[in-house]
Amino acid sequence: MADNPYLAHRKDKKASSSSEPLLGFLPRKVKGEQVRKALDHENNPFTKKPHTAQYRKILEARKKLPVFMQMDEFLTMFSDNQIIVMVGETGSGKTTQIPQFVTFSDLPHTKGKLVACTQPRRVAAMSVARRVAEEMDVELGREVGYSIRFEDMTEPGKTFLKYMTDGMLLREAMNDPNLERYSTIILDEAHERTLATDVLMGLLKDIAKRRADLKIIIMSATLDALKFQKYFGLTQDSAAPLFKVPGRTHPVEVFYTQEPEPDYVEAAIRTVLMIHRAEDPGDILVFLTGEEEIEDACKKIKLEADDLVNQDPDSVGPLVCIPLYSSLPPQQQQRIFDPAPSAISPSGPPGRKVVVSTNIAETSLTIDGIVYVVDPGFSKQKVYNPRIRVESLLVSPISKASAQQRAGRAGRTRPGKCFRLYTEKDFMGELEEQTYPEILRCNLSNTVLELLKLGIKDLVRFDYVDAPAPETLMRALELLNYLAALDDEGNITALGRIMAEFPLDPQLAKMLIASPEFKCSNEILTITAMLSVPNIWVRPANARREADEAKALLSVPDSDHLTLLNVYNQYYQNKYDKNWAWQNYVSGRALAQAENVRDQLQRTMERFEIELVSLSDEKKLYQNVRKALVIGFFMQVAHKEGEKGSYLTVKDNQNVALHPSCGLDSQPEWVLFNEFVLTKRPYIRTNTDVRGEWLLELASQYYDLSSFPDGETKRTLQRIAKKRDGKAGGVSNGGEPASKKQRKK
DNA sequence: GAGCACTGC
Repeated sequence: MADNPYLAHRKDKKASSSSEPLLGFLPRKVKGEQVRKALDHENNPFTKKPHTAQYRKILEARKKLPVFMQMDEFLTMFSDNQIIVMVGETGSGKTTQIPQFVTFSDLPHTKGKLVACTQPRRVAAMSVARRVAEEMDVELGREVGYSIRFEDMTEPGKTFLKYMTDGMLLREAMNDPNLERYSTIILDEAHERTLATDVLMGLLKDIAKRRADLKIIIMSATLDALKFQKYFGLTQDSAAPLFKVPGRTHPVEVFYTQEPEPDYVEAAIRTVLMIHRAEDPGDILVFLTGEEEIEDACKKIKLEADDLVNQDPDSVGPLVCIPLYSSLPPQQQQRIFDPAPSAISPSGPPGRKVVVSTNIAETSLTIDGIVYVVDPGFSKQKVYNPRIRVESLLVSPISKASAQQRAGRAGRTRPGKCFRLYTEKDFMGELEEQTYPEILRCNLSNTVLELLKLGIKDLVRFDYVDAPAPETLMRALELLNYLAALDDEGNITALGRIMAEFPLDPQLAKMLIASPEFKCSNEILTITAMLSVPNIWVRPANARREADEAKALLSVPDSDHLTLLNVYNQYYQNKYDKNWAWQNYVSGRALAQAENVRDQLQRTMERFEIELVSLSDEKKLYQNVRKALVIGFFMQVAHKEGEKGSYLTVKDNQNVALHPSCGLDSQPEWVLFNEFVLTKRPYIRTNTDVRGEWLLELASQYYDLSSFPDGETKRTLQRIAKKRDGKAGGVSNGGEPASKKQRKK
């Protein structure tokens, strides 16, 4: 080694210059001047290697970021406080720079700790980590890494700056309730108020009291900072300090309509065509609420734009209209990055690109070159009704914050315009300031189990940023108690602790853990994975009949759940072939995801020594799968009332119908469902024929008939119970009566 | 005879 002239040279250099770049750095007492000197140093302070030319080039650009100018102010605040709230608008560079500043001050590598920065989305965690590794002149996955589900790009003992999804940090907290590995935790995009961010905020506030050495930074883009400041204040009257950085975007001029628009889709189409005729070149982004609306609008825009071009080719250029929503295959999503069409003739008017998108373009996807935004002011939002335990999507007015975010999409490359299809008066007076946080809008059974596993005992009095409705918490506790994840005092049970380790809804976790008792854990594992990914059925508008025929061939007559198992098994037998998927009108992407989820769940099962077994008798196996479903989903059963395909959910007495996508070839008396969806009517989706006696036998606590409301369901169950009790030796699980087997179509 | 805002583990 000593013969290496390069090393010798470096050694000499080191001796002659200021030697160690971090010399004199006192953890958490570091000054801006010191950091700037270290950044300009010849050697990388963390790898000791000389900085590359690329590093210097990037550094020069970083120095121009707004946040860079305020490094001294930030470092002083970081030294003096345990918790900081930071507001940085788009383009401030907060996500890439602040974690680096923190690293230089905190020096986590000297104490075997890490700095974490959370993101609500996986792509963001990955791409920001990659960028920061470049900026710090290190290899991604070494000093700087990321951690997301299915991919841990970090090196234990080496990585000291880690970007991760908020959900991933929450998972870690379940087995390390003080998050001891971290010296500083940065929650980015806190204004988005994802479920995981909200839970983490509550958790971190609590941990901060126990761990004086832990520093916390809450980063947010909008002006709801005061709420966070107050929440994280040390006492009732004090607030956490605010660090504020201006953004760097172009101005966006906002226009409102004079009168409210009765039909926002029609108004949006009209506005797009108006822009196309009258405004300077530049692409348009239109926000609508869902797939159908978007596809429909795209067709109409295309038709009308073609008309305009035909009428007046000298003044109207060509226009392409591109739909954008999450269920679109990635290849088609990529089309939004295609350049606008060129002019028809060299001297003709230039072309224009229009992207018609859901909210996905508000946060998740950024399209450069957008100059005009058309904002009708609506989006689909999840709402939860705890009374009937149903989550549904409702087209609702957006918040002011959301409208601001949408407008900002027009100013990324140059000054832009935003056309709001509502009045200024409505904007000022009718729109909420912020979008309702997710924790107030959804079923919390998963979250409640997580909180209990995290050691929070009193869920009602837990210090939430926004407390969920007590009824929502009660519903969650009730479900968890029926599933035996909680005892009657509300304490988490041993079973509940294992359930919480699975990245699944409690019903699925319970079913999976219990499945070895029914000797079908291989099958339940597959079904659980299939239920954890988006819809696997592909039904192109131009091949509906073919798709339905293909689905019929894959269907198992008495269970949609078994159909999912069948699809996965055939996919497996065809060696995970995407072509097989394509030919059978199932989504190869969803199947590949299911495969991934299945592997992850299997590893968790192995960790808890949950056996993977299958009965060899196929008929018995399938029956046992249907019984195992009852172990998790006994609260999601409907009973047929009358002959018209009308069902009533047990106990809740909601009128429901089998969803049209249901593959059952009859209308069984008892149906277990995976999902209750409220669209044009209440439907139950992904259904399995089950038997009344199984309910009484396998879920006797819930099917305690004294707790049942009067009605046909109760009377039927009473008859079954009577028959059962009349028999010597109790329940028979033997063959079904022949009459029930008769199918009608 | 209909859907699928968007994320995340």
